[in-house]
Parts: sequence; structure tokens; C-alpha cells
Amino acid sequence: MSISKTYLPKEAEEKWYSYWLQHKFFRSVPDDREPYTIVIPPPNVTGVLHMGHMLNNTIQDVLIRRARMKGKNACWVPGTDHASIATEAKVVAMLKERGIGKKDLTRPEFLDYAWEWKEKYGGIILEQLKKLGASCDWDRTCFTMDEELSAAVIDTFIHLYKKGWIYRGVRMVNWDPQGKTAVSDEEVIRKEVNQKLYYIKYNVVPDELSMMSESLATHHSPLTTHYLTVATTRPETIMADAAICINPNDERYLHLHGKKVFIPLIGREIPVILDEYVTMDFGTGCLKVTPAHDLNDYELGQKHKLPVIDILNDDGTLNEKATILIGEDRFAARKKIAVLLEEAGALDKVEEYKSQVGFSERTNAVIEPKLSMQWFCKMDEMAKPALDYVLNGEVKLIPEKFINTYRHWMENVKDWCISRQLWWGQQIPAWYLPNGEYVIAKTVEDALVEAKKLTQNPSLTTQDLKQDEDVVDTWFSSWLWPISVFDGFKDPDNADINYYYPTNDLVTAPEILFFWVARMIMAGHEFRGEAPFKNVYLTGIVRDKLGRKMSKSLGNSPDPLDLIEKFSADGVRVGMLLCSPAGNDLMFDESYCEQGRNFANKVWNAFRLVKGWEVDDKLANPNKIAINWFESRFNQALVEIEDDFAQYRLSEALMATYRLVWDDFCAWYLEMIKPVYLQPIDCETYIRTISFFENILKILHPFMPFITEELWHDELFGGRTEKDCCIVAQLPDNGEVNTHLLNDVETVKLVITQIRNVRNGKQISPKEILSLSVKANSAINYDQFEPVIKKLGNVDSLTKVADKPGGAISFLIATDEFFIPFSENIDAKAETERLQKEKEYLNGFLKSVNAKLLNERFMSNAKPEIIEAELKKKTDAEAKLKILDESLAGLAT
RNA sequence: GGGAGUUUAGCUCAGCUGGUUCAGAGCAUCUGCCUUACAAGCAGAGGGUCACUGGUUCGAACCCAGUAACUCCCACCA
Repeated sequence: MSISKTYLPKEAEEKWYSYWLQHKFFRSVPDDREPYTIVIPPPNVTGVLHMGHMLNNTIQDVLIRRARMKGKNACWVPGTDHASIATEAKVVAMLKERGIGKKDLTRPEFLDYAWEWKEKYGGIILEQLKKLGASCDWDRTCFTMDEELSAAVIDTFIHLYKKGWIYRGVRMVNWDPQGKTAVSDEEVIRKEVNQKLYYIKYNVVPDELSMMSESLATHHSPLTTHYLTVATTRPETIMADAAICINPNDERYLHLHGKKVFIPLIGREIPVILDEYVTMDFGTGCLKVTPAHDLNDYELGQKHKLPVIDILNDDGTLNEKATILIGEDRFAARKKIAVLLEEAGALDKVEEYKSQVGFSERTNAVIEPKLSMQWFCKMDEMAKPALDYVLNGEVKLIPEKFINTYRHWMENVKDWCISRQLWWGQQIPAWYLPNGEYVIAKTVEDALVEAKKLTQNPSLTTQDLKQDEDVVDTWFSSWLWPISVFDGFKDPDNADINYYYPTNDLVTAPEILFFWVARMIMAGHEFRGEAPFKNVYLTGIVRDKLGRKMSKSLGNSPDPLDLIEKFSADGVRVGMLLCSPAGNDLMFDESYCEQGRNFANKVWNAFRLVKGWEVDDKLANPNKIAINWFESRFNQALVEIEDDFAQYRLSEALMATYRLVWDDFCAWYLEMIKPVYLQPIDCETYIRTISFFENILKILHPFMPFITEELWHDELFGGRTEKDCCIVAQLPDNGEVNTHLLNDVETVKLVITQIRNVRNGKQISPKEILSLSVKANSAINYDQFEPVIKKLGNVDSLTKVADKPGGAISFLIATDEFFIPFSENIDAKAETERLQKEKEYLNGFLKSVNAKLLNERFMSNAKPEIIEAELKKKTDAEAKLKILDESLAGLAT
């Protein structure tokens, strides 16, 4: 293998990804091993890879790869979601470009175009995931509108209908005038918007005028004039007003009780009604009641038996019931009517006003409350068990803070509007009879049987039945995902579902906790009697470094594929995880990917070093200290990493790995054992080092699959068989940790650092050899570390002395005194000052320790080991002070 | 309006049951190095009133109360 100076990712990535595919390492079929399963949160078919996907799928791939390397049968099921509104919108847009209107097409024609679109563009996002290294079992790729999955949706609908949990009714729903469909409450995003509050005058009907004119003569108070004023943000809906409502206790308006008023511009008469619902101190205290276009007004209207006047078309334009501005869009109408009102003298004033407006999650259109006939799914009975799974810990949410939000939602859940006025999706299996009745059935044939039963009319034919035009909400198919991808509906006892279900971890965004996660738990319980996963890892939101959410409109999101191009897939994976604290949003910045790339390069170069060594079999001087130390250190890190993974602290697991590799392996271990240039290395050290390297590749692999696989196959590691790949290598078992040795080496590292420090301070080149002597007071046996200290400190000897030698710089490590002799004069004054300063600090430290030890309450309350530690601090400090004093005395002479 | 979370070095974050460590990491910064694996690097260093105010405790970044700022979720005040 050619060893270039830097890691060249492009070739390696293509090579190994296809190698893995070719050898079916991602493929999973049930066997004797323990399964580890993840189902991907299916991205929209309309989607292109964004940073959220990158984070999400990096995490899933790390988990899957690690499980695979722990001997589990790892199965990651990929797929896409048909995303009815979003896709239908795309298809409509595509047709428009070709000069075709949706209205001009029949349903089957439209669906043909939609499938054509899906086949062409629907797989893009999955192809992009491959660039990231995602080790999904692509043979299992599913689509929420695949035949089996769609059948499952229909069966589910029928099942729930039979249970009485699905019903049809006229309700106020969230209407998306752009998508021309109803959407669920969860699909409405509320945003604060700067609006205008229009104060509109409604004249009181003429036969009341005589009374009013008396007060008119005296005062012009708005409370006693012949009109009342209403504040509204939606003046275009006045034509749909059914009443004006005031609070019966509002003393300002007692004179309006039982009166009627004119709607401005159109002059229709509406009553003034009384209800305590109206807040007296908001606006004018007069509320216009528009039952067709506001949920509260609708309920108020129901209560007071008011008519419902719907003045809007499905696309948000005004209809003939508005009588004026017919055909105008609601927002254009709002502006125009303000002018008309102004001209008519009916506009009192306009104020700036901030309020919450609902937007469609999919189309971003302003949602219109609209009364319509829809299908609903009852939630309360399904919510209860789904809540319990989370509360009793059978389903763990990570981080736990989401339990509260989850509980709140589940305890206040409302029925789910599941019908959508779209064509792209599973069509509702309801069949209408000529008389308006309907039956629920899987096929038209089944429906006919039911219909005949229902009507007692044997002459009915399928021609008489008309299927409901609507499709079900996309989430009504994705909530079945963990079951349907294993064909658990058609064949509920098949080998796959029995083996893989329930899955292990679900990795998703908190935004869809209710949309999707909660409903999957409901479906899991209802159809399998078991939650669909054990752990839900909720990732943070990817933001830019200013903390803004990454979005297309802000243009602050980098293209993930560009990042991969620039920093390599491994680099980007590392970059994503480096800045993703568990459970918090991440402030993404390209520099993290750069750090990832640099790390890959570091690994590459460490490899180049080892690769370049010549071995001399005759040498028998293995660096036992270095080997034993690194082995212990590696085993210690393994435990830390395992622990981090167990708690889903992926970025910390990565950081622990990063430090182990960069600091401990490269900066310390390799430097300890590295032979001088062109000198050979002994056999044992060489073999052990290669084995360490192989283990390092293993623990790096989940994070950096490509570079590790690339290096894995180098001849340095001996001949590999075709199937001997890093991706399926088994992680090393935990081994012994010699803490004593680890501690001693930490001290030795300090000694070396101090030597380098002395060099730095005195501007001495690292190449210049120094001498070192030690007056050891601790239990550390420096003899065994002599080779290491000599090599890394570049000193020629480590002499043990009983007294301080003359003309030397000294430093103190723990209670051991080290000396570096210099022929030239030591600056005694500076040295004295340095020692004095240290002494001062130690005295202060000792004082505070003594204060504790003399405190009776401390001595009686603190745990024995704490007291012991304080006592040790005291003796250590005293010993150090003694040494300092001696040094100072020596300097004085 | 209700609820949750966050606030520790310039940045991003650890800090687990209050106690070994005058507070830990990575990046960035500064100083010195092109030392035959790596300048995408090496060696070293500096940098913190743990948001603020009280309280509990022998002892608080950590527990309690309050304050402030930011973030998110939920909610029909026109």
C-alpha cells in the first residue's frame, strides 16, 4: 500500500463502502446471536440530506457499528416516508412546470405522475446517507407506501374503526389553504407575528337610535354613542360575523343588552349576545363572533345557536357568501377591507399588535380554522398505556427531561384528525352508498357485502359504491413503521418480527416526540402488546454558531456533501459528534469537522511511523514499562468508553477515544518506544505495538469507519482473509488495569514536562543533552523509569543523590526533588524568588488544611477517608516545605 | 398564561452521592520549534468571583429560596 503523507479519503471511502456492500456486512438475518435493531426515522422522499440528518444518522451508525463489533446481530432498517402533503406539493409544482394542472387529471393519472416523481427523486437521500458511511441493511429498504405497508395502514384503520376508535364528524380543523387539506394540531406551528389590530365600528340598528341620540347630544363618549367598537386582527371576516358578544357584567355596555348591530359595509344585522367568556379588559370588551373562522367563536356559536357563515373557499379566497371582495385572497382582502372601512368611516383606529399565528408545518401557509367533515382517531385509550411505558421505564427517554413533556402531552391528548384532502397516500377505506351511509372495508367487494347487509338491498353493485376521496395522514402510516418494516401486520408471527421486535434504540429529533414516537408506542402496544423500542435517544437541534436553527431560508446550513468532500466522511462524523452534547442543541461550526479531519490524519501518520520500522530479531530490549503502561491505559479507557456509551454520551466516548489515541498512544507511547532514526526496533515491542494499533482501529471504527478499514487491511497486520474486516472485528475485552503503574507514569510524565519546561525557560534546544539527578523521598522507584525519562527528557543519566548538588536548577514533583546541573551560574536571586513564592502558597494551603483539622465539627462529621486525605495533605505540605527550606538555605550559601 | 431546561476559560462542553485536585477537557490564543510519522504537526504556557443575591453545612460549581438572561415545549384572549 502506498503511504501518502496525508490520508486521502475519497478513494478509501468508495472502495470500502462497496467492499462492505459486496460482502454483505450490513445484511442481517435472524440467527442465534442477540439482535440489536434500529429502524431509521424515515426521511421524507422529498428530502435532501441536511445537517439534522447528518447528526441523526451518524449517531445511529455509531451505535449500529459498535453493536456489530460487540457480537450482536446488528440490523439497521432504512427507508423513506411518503410525506403526503410535501410530496403532493412537489408533484403539483412539477406538473405546473409541464403546464399540467392537478384539476385536469384524474386521480390515477395524478398518482402515476407522483410515482414517477418518487422513482426519480425519492431515493436521493438514501444515496446521500451512503456517503456518510451508513451501514444500513439496504436489502430491507422500505417505503411507507410499499404494498405491504399500505395494506397495514388499511388494516389498522379497519381494526380501529371496529373498536370504535375511528369516527367521522364535522369539526373545526386546521385547514391548510395552500395544501388544500386538513392538518393535525401537531402539524400547526405557532409563531409570533407582528399584526395589526383593527378597531371597527358597528352601528347599532336604527330603531335604537332615538335613545342613543339623547346621549349623543351631550357627549361623544364611545360608550354611549350609537355604535360599538370591536377589535380584531382579521377584518376580512366581518362578513362572516354571527353576533357581537359582550360580558354581561360589563357595566359599560349595559345599554347594549338585547340590541342588534349592523355589520359595516354589508349592513347585515347581527345580535348582541352576552357571555362571560369575553374578557372585559382586553380590546374594547366587545368581541365579534365568527363561528366559521375561529375555534372559540365556533364553540360560542354552538352555545348560543348562531349560524355558521363560511366565507372562505378551500384555497383561502373569499366566496360569494362574503358578498363583497369575492375571489380575493384572504390577505389581499384584509388590506382592501381596511381601506373600505376607512372610507366608510367605520374604522376607528389601527394598532400594532403581536400575536400567535398558526402556520402549516409542511407548506408554511397560515392555517385557517375551518369547519369540515373529517375522520378522527380517538386517542385517550391508546395514550394511557403509552404513557405508562415511559413512566415505568420500559421505554427510556434520553435525556430524561423529555419525560415531563411527554407526560403532559399524553395527559392532554386530543383526538387525531387523520384524514387529508390529498391523493398521495393511503385512501381511506370507507365506501359511501347512494343514500349517504357508508361502510368500512378493505376492498370494494368486501364493501359491497357489507353494504348489502346494511341496506338489505341485494341489487346493489360495486358501481353504487364510492370510496372516500381522502387519504390518511402520513403519520398514520409511520406510526406502524417499527412493525411494518418487519411485515408484522400481514404476518404477525414471522421470523423477522419475532427476532427484531422490539427494536433497541430509536434515534430521533425531539420535535417529533409526539407526532411519531408517542404514536409508535401506542401502535406497538395495540398491535404487539409491547413497546416498539427500549430507548429513545433524542438528539439536539443543529444550530449555527450564532445559535440560529439551521434552515434553508436563512441559508446558514452547509451542504453535508460539501463538508464530506472537504473534510472526509470520517472527519465530518467526528465533527458532528464533537459538538453534540447529550440532549442539548449543538452549535455547529465547520471547524469541528476540520478537527475531525486532523484527527484522521494523526491516525494516518502514526500508522506511517510504525509502518516504517525495521525489526531486528536479535534485539531483546523490549520497552516493558511503555508496553505495560499503555496496556493498562488502554484497558482503563475501554471502561470509560463503555460507560459513556451505556449513558449515550457519545461525544464523551469519542473524546475519551480521541485523547487515548492522540495523547497517550501518539504523544507518549510511540515516543517512548520509537527507535532513533534508521535504527531497528526489537521484535516484542514491535509486535505489541501492532496489536495495540489494531485495537485502536477497533475502538475508532464506529466513529471513523473508512480510515480504520483502510488501515486494517495493510500488510503490517499480516495477511487478512477476505472477510477479516474492521467492520466485523470484535472489540477487545476488558483487561487488567494496573493503577499503581498508571499513577507512577503520571508522575514520570510530570518529571519529563518539567525538564522540557526548564529547557523552554532557558532557551535550551531539545537536542542538547542534559543531566538529571533526583533526591527521592517518595516510594516511586525511578530506576525502572530511567529509560523513559532519559529518552523523552533527553537526559544522559538519572543519578540518585542524597544532597542537592551545587549549581543546579531544581524542581519538585510530589515530594521528590530533581536537579539539572548547569555549568554556568544559576540566577540565585530568581531561583530564591521562585522558591519563596512556592513556599508562600504552601503555607497558605497548610493553614487552610490545619484549620479543617482543628475544627471539631469537621473531625466529628466528615467521613474517615476525608479526614485521612486531609492528614495526608498536611504531611505532604510539611514535607515539601522542609525541602523548600533546605533549598533556600543552599542558595543562600 | 403554564411547564421544562440552560447559565462553569474566548468558543463548545464535562464535572456522577457536597469532600483527595487553590476547578477539568477539546478547540482557539500566546511562546519556542520545519526535531526524518504528522506544520492538518511538536514542546511548553497563559486563561475561570462556576450568572447574581441570600440560605443550609465543618465544608457548596453541586443542596434550598429568590433574581436575571437565554432556549424549548404546551396553551383559543379577539
